[in-house]
Amino acid sequence: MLSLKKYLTEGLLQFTILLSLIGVRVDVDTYLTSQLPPLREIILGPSSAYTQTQFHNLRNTLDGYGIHPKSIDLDNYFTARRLLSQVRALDRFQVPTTEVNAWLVHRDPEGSVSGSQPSSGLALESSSGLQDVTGPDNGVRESETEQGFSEDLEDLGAVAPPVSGDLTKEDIDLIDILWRQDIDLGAGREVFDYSHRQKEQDVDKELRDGGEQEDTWAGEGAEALARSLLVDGETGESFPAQVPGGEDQTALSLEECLRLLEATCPFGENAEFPADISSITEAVPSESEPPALQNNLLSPLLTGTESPFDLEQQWQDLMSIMEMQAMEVNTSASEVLYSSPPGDPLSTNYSLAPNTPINQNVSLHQASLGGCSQDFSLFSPEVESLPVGSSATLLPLVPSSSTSLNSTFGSTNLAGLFFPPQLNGTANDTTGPELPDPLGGLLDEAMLDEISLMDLAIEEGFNPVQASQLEEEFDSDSGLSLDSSHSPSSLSSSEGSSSSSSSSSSSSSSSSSASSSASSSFSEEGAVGYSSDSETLDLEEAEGAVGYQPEYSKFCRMSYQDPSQLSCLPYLEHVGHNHTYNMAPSALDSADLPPPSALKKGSKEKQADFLDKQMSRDEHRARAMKIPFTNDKIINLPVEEFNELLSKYQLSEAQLSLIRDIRRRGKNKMAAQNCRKRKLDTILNLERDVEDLQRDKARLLREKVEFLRSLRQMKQKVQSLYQEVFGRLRDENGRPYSPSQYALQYAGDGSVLLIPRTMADQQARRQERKPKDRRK
DNA sequence: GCATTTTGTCATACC
DNA sequence: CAGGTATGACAAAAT
Repeated sequence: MLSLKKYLTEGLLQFTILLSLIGVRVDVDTYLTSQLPPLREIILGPSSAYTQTQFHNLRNTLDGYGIHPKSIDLDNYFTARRLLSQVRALDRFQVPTTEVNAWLVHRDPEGSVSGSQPSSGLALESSSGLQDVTGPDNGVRESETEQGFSEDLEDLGAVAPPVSGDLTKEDIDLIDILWRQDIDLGAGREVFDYSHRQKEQDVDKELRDGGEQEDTWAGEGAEALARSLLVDGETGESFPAQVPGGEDQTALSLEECLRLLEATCPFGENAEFPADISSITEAVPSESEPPALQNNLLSPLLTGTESPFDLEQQWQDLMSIMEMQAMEVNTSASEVLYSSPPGDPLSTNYSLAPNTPINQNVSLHQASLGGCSQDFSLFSPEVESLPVGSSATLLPLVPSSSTSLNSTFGSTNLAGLFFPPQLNGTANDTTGPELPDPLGGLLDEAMLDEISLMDLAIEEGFNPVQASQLEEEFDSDSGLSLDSSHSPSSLSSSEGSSSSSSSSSSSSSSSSSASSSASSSFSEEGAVGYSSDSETLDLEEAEGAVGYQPEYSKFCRMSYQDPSQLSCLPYLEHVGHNHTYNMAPSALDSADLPPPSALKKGSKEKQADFLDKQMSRDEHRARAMKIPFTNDKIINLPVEEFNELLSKYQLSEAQLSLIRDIRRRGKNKMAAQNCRKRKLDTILNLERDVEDLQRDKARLLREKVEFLRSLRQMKQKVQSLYQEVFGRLRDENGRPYSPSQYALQYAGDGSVLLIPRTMADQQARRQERKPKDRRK
């Protein structure tokens, strides 16, 4: 069993990741909804239902990105979500080839497999230099992600090798099913968690019988997956298809799988999705890009991160990365971004991102650098200085003080006239080494922002579309597990009914044995209108309803002193199936309880033991004080009924006091639980808000870059027009005006005047002062 | 046995 | 005012 689990988590899921990497849609959600109870039990082990730990783990990992409201392992959770979202991003074909390549590149130096697997055809010819860049000082979260993936890839390598298929079809199917089940159980997440998996491995190692051959298993599983998922590639769905063929397909090599996948999967723009570096290089020139430039672009990417990146290249990288992002969001947006005509002086001058294919290139580049954040952290100084270079190229005439003919005349003035004066002012006044050009400054800022944006984007596996989808899923999730919606108002309202929404939704979604049996007695109990939580407590209530017996109190006292003794009471076994207060049962209920069979399997003593331990202190106290009704009633009954109940019995002062304490504590307990859930919910909502804001920021930045680009184009055009007009002007003697002495100026009414340069300078200075003051 | 997380409880404020 | 909820703080229990 355990070894099976190991194989599932290690091999199959990793292969799934691999498939995702190459674009096969692996819809985990499909598997999430389909539950295969026995297998779950196999994987989790029969005792999983009895320990809170696993229960929490289950909840946390159930769907790969779910989270138990009470388990605020946010870091893990976010990491897992990030990873999963990235994987999901892959399955939607929106994955930039970069990432795929990046991971594969990372893979190589780790020693092993993918690099040494020619058949996989996935290993890029990553140089060791590339690997170095993947170094330690990543951004915090990026490094997490990267490492997570690289680690996964490390294991992925173990899956990659083409397998010598010995397994029967049944085996494969079983593995397939188990694998799905594993995903159901959240292994998808755990697999990503390297340490976790490592731990698991350690445990499993002890129990493994050792006879099995892991690689074969994993490989077979991978194959099975590949085959089943091939079908998915056609349909776009990822449910594991029944393997139509027989052993022939079992022998399907990974390479063949990949080829098939390439053939079957609609890659859209990336139809020529490169399975290896050669295909990349082949694919790239096929686009509109001139081969020479391609080579230029590619060579540094492929050969590694040789330090001397020239500014151009960085600029290209940056732009293409941004384009990549834009493509992720909206292909049309990217088109707009790079809609500049081929002959556009801008793009030629600055080697701005060429029209299309650079995406792949830069993707590759990015990949080889092992993450954007690193790229930029590494080269940030250059990036900062980049605008200088670009602006210098952009406006070679910037130093206005010099009237040298070298600088194209008038451009400065024109810029000053054409652009807001403060911009020109910065250009003129701070002509120093820093930011001679206003646009440069803007661009600089933009790029720095963009850099951080890149970090964010990468760190979040950012893709607005995916993010929104993820958001939806997330919403539904939180709706399930957390009994509150986003808005505080609805939140409070839902909780007003004593956590009814949470428990009801959860119990309805995952009806467990407990709740089913509970509901019947619940109806008998007639605890009308009191929260659905109480239905899980019914057994205790039933017990209470039966009446209170002296002998019982004895036992209870015993059990209170020594809980273990309770276990030997046969009729108590089923009693107090859930002695905890409201929330706990609901949580248990909603959690992935193993199928009823598992519960039955569990030894009854164990169960009683467990249940006894589950008894709260107040319950023990209540029994000790011979309180004739259940804590459940004490706590959950409405005041009137509660008082009625109290009046029915002759209770001592101590008993009454205890009852009131129990009620108070019970209420407070629920309140605390609600409070915590709410807190967690708030955090999650905030996180979502942050994501939204990050998306907005990214979008705005892209727009900004876009605007700047068009601005630059216009500037360029105006400049050329200016030159043309100015060059044609002749004075009374038929001689051209000296650009050092005259300048063209636009008047407010649209007319153009030729004025002496001194005047123009003065005007420009005058105009630039105002906005500067306004700035301050 | 320790560190961390979860859960229960209390005190208090507020409704 | 009583009853209930919300929440910070603390400690016990669980992991």
